[in-house]
Amino acid sequence: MVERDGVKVARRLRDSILRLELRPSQMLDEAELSETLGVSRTPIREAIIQLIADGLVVRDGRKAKVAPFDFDDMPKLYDALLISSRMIHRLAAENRTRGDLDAIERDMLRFETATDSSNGVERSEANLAFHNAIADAARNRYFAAFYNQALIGTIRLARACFANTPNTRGDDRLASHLKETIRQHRAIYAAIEAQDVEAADSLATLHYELTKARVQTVLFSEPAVFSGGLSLSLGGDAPELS
Amino acid sequence: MVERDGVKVARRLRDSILRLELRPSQMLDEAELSETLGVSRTPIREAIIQLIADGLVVRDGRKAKVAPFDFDDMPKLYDALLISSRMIHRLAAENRTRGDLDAIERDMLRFETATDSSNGVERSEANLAFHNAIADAARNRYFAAFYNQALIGTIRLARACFANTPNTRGDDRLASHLKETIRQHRAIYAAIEAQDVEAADSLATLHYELTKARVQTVLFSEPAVFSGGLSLSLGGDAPELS
DNA sequence: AGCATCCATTTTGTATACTGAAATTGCAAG
DNA sequence: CTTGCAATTTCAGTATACAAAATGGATGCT
Repeated sequence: MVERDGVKVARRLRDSILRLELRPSQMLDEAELSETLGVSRTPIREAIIQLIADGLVVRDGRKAKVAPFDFDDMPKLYDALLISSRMIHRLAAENRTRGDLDAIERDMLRFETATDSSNGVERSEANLAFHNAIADAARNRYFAAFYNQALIGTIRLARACFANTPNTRGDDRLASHLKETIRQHRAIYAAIEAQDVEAADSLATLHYELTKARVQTVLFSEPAVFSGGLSLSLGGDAPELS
Repeated sequence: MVERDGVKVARRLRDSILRLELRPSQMLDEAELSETLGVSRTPIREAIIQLIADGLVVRDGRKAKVAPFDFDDMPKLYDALLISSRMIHRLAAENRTRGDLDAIERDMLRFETATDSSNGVERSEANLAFHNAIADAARNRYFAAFYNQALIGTIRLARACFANTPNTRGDDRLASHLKETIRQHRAIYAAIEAQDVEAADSLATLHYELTKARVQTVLFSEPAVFSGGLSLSLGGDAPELS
């Protein structure tokens, strides 16, 4: 055994939570997970403890459940993302090595490749890898941990927002968003390579605003898929929602 | 049983590590801890996983050991402390409630009381409680986690620096340091009460500089207890150090 | 009929036993 | 005397069994 089962289980559970296969507020039954993942309860429990430390799972009395989305917490999460992102990008620009740049570029290209496919999960994971590569380049585990917490939180939120959006609708908007994202990623890479601290800071802020605005749009502006049916039926019979 | 043993064990171990009863790099033997603390290995293992997440314990291959002091990490730790402290104090000044102020004041007075006794550990714990009360008032768990990590790290470092300093020597310097610390605590409390964000920020910076300078003094400037003997003997026979 | 209480079932928390891997020690051979 | 290999021992990792607690349902009483 080269790696503990608990670590593997924690990764699988973390992926499941980020992919929303395990949904927010869903109770985690140790016996059930034990059977599903083919290990005993001990590694499951250890994985849950790790996930609690990561903030992805919370205790609800004696049971454990997937951390719910707390809308009161959202502005705090974005505050944390902005500050941690700016700090990470400043530090990365200052401290990056050649090896860091290679790693960042590799994940950047991985994201750009994933853009072509309609695989949203792979795209999101490549995006996370890109930003984590930058965090590594910052060479400060305290800031990196802070940034990672905020990043994980916002990514889970974003995925929840777009999970039910069909890929066929809004493809134009998605394509233009991805194009702008790629443009910003390249600019960030260039600033870090050039060790331009102030530019990296500004670009981090811009990137924050881009991702935040995208979620904002979905949550507050888009009429969602019901809108047509609802508006047509407002003056008539009760709408058929099923 | 109202609380899981794992949580109690984690607290006891964390206290032991912060008090340096468990010394940096010391191997943690599960069977030994199990016997010492009177619980089975299971809660011990769960506690260790939590402490790894907190950064107080690290894995060394298969075994777990108390996180060593990494001197390369020190400037990064202090960077994290400065930024997180400033952010926490700004947020606390903005968001504090009456209840927060009461809690902060209570811990502030607890520290001042502990100042009279020569109990360094109680003083340090009251100090930690005071700063954590401020972190609570900031009402942002992401920043609070970041701040707490940095705070724990610097406090452990500080205790390590002063653990071998006898109380009888340097009492004057200690007294003046405590006096200044109390002065700054009161100023911080006042700024947070007045919701003066900029003042809270500046005071956080000053407090950071105070604590950093104190450790700096011990590590780099003080000739320590051997200095007399060494300097006297440099030109003569080998010094008698025992 | 509604509420309360008790019992049963489910599930978490803890202990212990077993397994497998790694490290150390001892023995043998060069 | 040194080096390498093998065997034993120790300790982490996992599983399973057992205990305690909470929840839900059913029954009885008001």
